[in-house]
Amino acid sequence: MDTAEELAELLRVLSNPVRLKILALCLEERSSKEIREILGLSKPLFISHMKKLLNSGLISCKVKRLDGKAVKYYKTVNFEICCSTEILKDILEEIYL
Amino acid sequence: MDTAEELAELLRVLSNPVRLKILALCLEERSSKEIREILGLSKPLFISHMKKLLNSGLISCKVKRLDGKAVKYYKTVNFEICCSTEILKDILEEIYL
DNA sequence: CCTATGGGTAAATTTTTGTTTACCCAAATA
DNA sequence: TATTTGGGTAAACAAAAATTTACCCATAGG
Repeated sequence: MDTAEELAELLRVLSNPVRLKILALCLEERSSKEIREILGLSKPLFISHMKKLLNSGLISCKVKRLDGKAVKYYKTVNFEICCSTEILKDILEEIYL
Repeated sequence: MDTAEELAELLRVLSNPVRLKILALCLEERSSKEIREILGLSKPLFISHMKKLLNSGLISCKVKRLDGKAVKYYKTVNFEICCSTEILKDILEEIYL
């Protein structure tokens, strides 16, 4: 059961082109470096977007050791988030609770 | 066919609790006054949110004359906007175009 | 030791949203 | 005429997001 606030927050995470592209790239597991290079993102910017995706559970992270270095790999979780007139009915009830 | 930018823009319109509530209230046709009173919105704020909803085509507007005054009525359009791993495949192609 | 790479953070800045305040116009009505 | 009601705008302000700059730590390799 979604409140308007919860649904809005999830949609907000998805409502950014950079994050959508990160999610698309991570349909297959990818390293930070790959993602950053393909999308041309600075390190702090990449991390900031990634935090939002991780917090919302849309992406998962795995650490692998390569040459003694801890390298992070990301993979988009299987999801389907819909906003429809059907779902608005729940929000309507919430207004009158 | 959605680009990341187009999809993000539509999701951005939906990613606000006030706008979700307006959409929910307008599952049945309602006047500006009703909406504003129920949600406690100032006139300019209401108009600003409504512009975004109208521009994105999520809501429709009809003008009725009452006592010589032009009163606006809104109704949420039937819609279903999904963001899923399936849709991300289109965005992935876009990245490599 | 120095430099490169991988993973960070904190703070400042810019840009975008959301919201309020102060106005305007037209029509009805007391 | 004055006031109310419906619809509206422009500009200021506040708050949140996106982005950059400047740093930090650890490890590997020249």
